[in-house]
Amino acid sequence: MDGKIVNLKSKIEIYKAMTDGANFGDCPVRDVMQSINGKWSPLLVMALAEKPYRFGELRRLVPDISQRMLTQTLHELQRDGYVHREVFPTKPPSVEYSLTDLGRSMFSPLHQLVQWAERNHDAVRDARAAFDASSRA
Amino acid sequence: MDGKIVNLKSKIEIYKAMTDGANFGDCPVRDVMQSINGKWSPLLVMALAEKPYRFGELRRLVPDISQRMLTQTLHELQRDGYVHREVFPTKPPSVEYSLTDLGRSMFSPLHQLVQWAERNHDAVRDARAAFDASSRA
DNA sequence: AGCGCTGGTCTCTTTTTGAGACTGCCAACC
DNA sequence: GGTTGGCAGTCTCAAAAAGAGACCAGCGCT
Repeated sequence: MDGKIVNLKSKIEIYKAMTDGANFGDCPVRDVMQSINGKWSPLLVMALAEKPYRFGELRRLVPDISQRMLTQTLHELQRDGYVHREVFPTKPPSVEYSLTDLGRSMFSPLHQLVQWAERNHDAVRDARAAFDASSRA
Repeated sequence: MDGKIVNLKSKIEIYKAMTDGANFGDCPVRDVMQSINGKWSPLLVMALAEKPYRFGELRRLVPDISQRMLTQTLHELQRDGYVHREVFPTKPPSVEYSLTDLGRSMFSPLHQLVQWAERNHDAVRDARAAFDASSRA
């Protein structure tokens, strides 16, 4: 069941660059990962992958995000090129957020991770319960 | 170039569960994602996917993590069942951290995301530069 | 006239993170 | 035999990030 992780050496080199911060001065992978890895970023990307949403729709869709963090996360996603922001000059102006091509291309790997999480959340919950039980003992 | 994301409705349902916090009371995917999504968690999982490491080795491998966060993140990863912690009662006791089967099974999707980040960091950097330039204007 | 909706910003408080000193034990060095 | 250093952490305090919720202007509805 182990030994399945072979041929990683080369791939690990990627993360070595993450690791060794002072390397080239830009640490690309870690930089990009940070922007994906926010608390709300993956959730918003997943939501926008379905279809474009407006600000208030997202707010209602994700009830436990604060407006502050919604604004800020969308702004970061826009800055990094994942999300397109378009203002419609309707009577009360509305703003629509949608994924760019870059954002859509990120969706597949992100989606795989989400699927993994969905398949394995029982295992994680069990591990957590077992750990807590044994540390209380 | 768009319209490539089809048939997501069902998959999005997964994240809907994330979204609608008060649904079943447990929001499984979001819960698991949070534990994967920490600032240091993916980095440590990637490192440990290569081979087991000891505390101090990880510390040197990731120079810009504080001991505090290294301890804490490893503890969380252990609690959630991704990482196994083994103490060797040598003269100065040493502690080895390694991935569990669960941790190894998470490696593949995580790795794909890291690969995506590696392939697209130029695009992200460019988008960021363009955005910053246009917002300064 | 008052309410609610639009997409935000501003301020205040709480939580999380980071930096770094400190622990106890033992081994090697001078 | 006193100092130094590595081991795996913990503890404290300061800085950064996140959450809660008030507030803004403008328009429509009643």
